[in-house]
Amino acid sequence: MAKIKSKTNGTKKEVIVDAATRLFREKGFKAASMRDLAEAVGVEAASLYNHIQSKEELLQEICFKVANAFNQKCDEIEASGLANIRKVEAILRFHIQQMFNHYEMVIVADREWRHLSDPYLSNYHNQRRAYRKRIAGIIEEGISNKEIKDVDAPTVVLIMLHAVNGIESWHRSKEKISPKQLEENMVLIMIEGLKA
Amino acid sequence: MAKIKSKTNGTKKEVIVDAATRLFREKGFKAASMRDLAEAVGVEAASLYNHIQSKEELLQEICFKVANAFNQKCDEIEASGLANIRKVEAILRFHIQQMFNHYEMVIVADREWRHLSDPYLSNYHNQRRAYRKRIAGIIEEGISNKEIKDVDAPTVVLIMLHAVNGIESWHRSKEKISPKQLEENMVLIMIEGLKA
DNA sequence: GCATGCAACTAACAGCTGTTCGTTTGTATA
DNA sequence: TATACAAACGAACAGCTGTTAGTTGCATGC
Repeated sequence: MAKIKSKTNGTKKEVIVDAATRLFREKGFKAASMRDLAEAVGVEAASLYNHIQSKEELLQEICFKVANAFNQKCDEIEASGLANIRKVEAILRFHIQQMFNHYEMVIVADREWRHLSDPYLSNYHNQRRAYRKRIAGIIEEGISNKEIKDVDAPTVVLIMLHAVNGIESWHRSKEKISPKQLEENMVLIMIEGLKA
Repeated sequence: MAKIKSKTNGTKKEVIVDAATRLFREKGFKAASMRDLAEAVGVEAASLYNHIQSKEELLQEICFKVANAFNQKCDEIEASGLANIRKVEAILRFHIQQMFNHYEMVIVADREWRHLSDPYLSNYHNQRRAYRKRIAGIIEEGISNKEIKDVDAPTVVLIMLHAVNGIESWHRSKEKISPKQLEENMVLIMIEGLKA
């Protein structure tokens, strides 16, 4: 009987979610089977259900962990006294860092959330929309302050949020520049182009 | 016996590929079943196999159609006498336009190509890498010409190619600015930020 | 009117899917 | 040593998967 190795600071469920994250990123949610996951964890498929309720619960766990992290950081940045352009920069930097440190989670949430079912699906979808509107709001304020060039704010949001997904390719590339260099390059390209 | 409606200028296979494109974009390749596809086409699942060889062939068709379009346009732009920064702009504009006119195809290729199997998988993967290197090459030439700011060229490529994926959200959003406006905004933000 | 062939059908396949069941095992506590 | 409980197991489920086989219907060319 192979036991699930639960690291010193993690329940067995967390071990499963971690493995699922890796697997979903690699194969996609639909293509990754519970038997694949069980093998990755070192256990029979049926045994997983002592720790989780369903396959979808794993996806929920991943998606909302990511969503919460971004929402929380956004609260923090919005409450800061920074200039709007600096707020946008801070959000961009956080996205970049999340893509460095937890990219599998972030990618899975971004790519697979459509496989959630209601009410989680609409919940996630709404949060996503709201998050984008928040950022667009900050940008619009920056535009009326003349900090930011007169551009369409929702377009900027689209560009920024999707651009950071490119970091996935960086993870798999061979000639990697350093994370710090990549961050500075991205900020340079995307934020400098915004300044009024 | 419901017959597949083949439009005046299209084989029945093309009708199937079109429907598959829509379905794969909506549900993902794995989650979209051949019975779903058959229903969309108005026929029984088995009947599809009079026109196609396999489910994967449909994905191949989509992926390589997209890849060819981009490679071809890239040839054309590279052969033009434009300044490097203008070449980059032209490529960006083409990507934007493709995302307007054929976004389902482009999105499916970008998102589902991993479900190809060899040799198509490695073929596609190689083409993808080569394409990015070509663009990075143009940018690097622009940098040594002092047309373009001194930035990491592969990073610019990542940003550009992923940023345009944001247009998918535009397609589904309600308050749409016009395609031309969106294109000009994107070019403004991403190309202006590059100029030396 | 008859043959040809395309393209549709129904039925079935073997294999995989997520999940449940009842049972057994191992470990910690008393 | 006995008890209790968490967590593993193998077997099985009903349903879906892509795909094949064999058959039937319809339009076309002779």
